[in-house]
Amino acid sequence: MARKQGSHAGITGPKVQEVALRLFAQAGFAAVSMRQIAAEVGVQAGALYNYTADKQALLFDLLRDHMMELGRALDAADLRGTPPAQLEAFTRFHIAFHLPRRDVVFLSYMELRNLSPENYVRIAALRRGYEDRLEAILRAGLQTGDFALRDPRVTTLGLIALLTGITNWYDPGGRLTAAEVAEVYCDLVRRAVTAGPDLPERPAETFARDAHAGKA
Amino acid sequence: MARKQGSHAGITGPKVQEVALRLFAQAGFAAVSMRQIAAEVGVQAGALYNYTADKQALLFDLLRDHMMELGRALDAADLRGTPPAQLEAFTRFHIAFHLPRRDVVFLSYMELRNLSPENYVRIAALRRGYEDRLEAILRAGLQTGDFALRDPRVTTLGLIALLTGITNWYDPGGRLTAAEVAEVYCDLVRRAVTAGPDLPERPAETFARDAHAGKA
DNA sequence: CAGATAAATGAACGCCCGTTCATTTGAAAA
DNA sequence: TTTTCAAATGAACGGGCGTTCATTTATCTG
Repeated sequence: MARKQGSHAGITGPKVQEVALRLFAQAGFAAVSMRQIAAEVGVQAGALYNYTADKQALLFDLLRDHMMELGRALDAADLRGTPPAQLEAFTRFHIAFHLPRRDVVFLSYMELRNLSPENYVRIAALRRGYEDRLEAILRAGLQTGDFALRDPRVTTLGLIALLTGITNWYDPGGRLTAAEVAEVYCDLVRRAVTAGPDLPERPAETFARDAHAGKA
Repeated sequence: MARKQGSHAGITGPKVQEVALRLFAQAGFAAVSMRQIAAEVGVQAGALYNYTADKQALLFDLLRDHMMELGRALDAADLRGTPPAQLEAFTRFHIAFHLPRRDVVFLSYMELRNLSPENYVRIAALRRGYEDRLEAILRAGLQTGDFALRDPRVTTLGLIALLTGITNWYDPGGRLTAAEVAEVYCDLVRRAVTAGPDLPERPAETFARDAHAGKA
C-alpha cells in the first residue's frame, strides 16, 4: 500500500520535523531510531528518506531552522533606545523566545557534538552572530558610561547562560508565571552590569585589552 | 587467555570509570557502546561486567560520585563571614571546582534523562542540596540587608546557571586565565544581588511569598 | 479515461548493540 | 608445589540499527 488517503506531501514533511524534535529532545539524538520517528509519524522508516537525506541532516535542519528563526525574531524585535533600554528589551526578548521552545533549546546545547564538523561550524556561526548582538549592546553601554563591567565578551556569555538556564527549570504550572520570572531576570541582568556608586574595587575593563580577539 | 600480567583488580576498575566518563562526555551516553569502552580500557566487553552491573549503573555511579564529591568539597571550603563574603567564597569555590571537571559537569546536565526514574530522583536530590547552600546565603543576606533581590530560589538557579555556563565556553589556552574569569564572575554575581542606591523600581521579594514551596 | 508521478511500502543489506556464560589463565595462598 | 580463585576471554544470544530499493498505490495532469 501507499498513500492511503489524500495527498500527504506538505503534511508528512513537517510532521517528521516535529516528531524528530520532540523525540531527540526527550531521549537524545543517538538514542532515537529512525524507526521510532517513523512510527510516531505514522509511516514506515523508508518513507522518512523522502524528507531527509539522513538522520544527521534531520538534526542539522532542526538546529539551523531554530537559529535562523532566532535571528529573524531578534531583527523583528527592533531594539531601540539607550543601552539600558536595549538591554532590558534583549532580556525580555530572549526569555520570551526561548521559554516556549524548551525542546529545541535543549537540543541546541546538547547535540552540537552529534553534528558533523562542517555542520557544527555553521551552527556555531549562527550562535555567535546572536551573541554578538548582546555584546554590541554591552559595548555601547560602556561607551556611554551606563554600564560597568570587566569584559564584554565574557559578560555576554555569562548573561546568555543565565537567561537560557531558565529553560532547564521553568515549570509552566509552577509557582511563577513567565512574566514574573522575566521581572526577576531583568533585575538581575540590569544590576549585574549597571554602573553605580558600588564600583568594583578594581577598574572595569581590566581584561578587555584584546577583547576582539575571537575566542574568550 | 586471562590476566596477561600482574593483578589488575584495583586498576581496571577505576580505568573503566575514567574511560566511560570521557567517552560519555564526548559522544553522549547512548552513542557510546560497551565495546568501545572496553577497547579503550584494553579488555573485552564481557570483562566490564566485573565492575558494573550494567551500562546504566556506570552512568549513575559517575554522576553520584561527582555530586557527592561536590558536597564534600563545599563542606571543606567552610564558608564563613558576612553574607557578601560567603557569596564571594561560594562563587570562587563553584568556579574552581567545576572548571577542571568539564566532562562530568556536562554529563550531569545532559544525561539526567538517561537515568532510571529512581536514579534520577537520587541525583536530583543531591543537586538540590547543593543549590540550597547558595539559597541559604542569599536569604541570610536579605535578612542583614546586604542583598536586594526579588526571589531567592529563582536567583539561586540563575546564579548557578551563570557560573556553570563557564564550562561550556572556557578554553584553558584562551585569552583569559581561570583566575581572570573568576574575577569577572565575582563582579557579576556580587553586583547582581547587592543592595545599593540603584534600588529596583518595585520592592524586592515581590514573588517570595511561598518561596519554600519546592518547585520554582 | 489513460498516463504520469508523488508517496509510501516492506523486505532486505550488513552491522553493531547490551548482556550472559562456560572456559581459560595466571598470580596468590596454603 | 599444589590448590584456589579473581580476572579476563571470546563466542553466542536475540534484537535493533541506518539505509536502500524494487514495487505498489492513490492522486493529479492532460
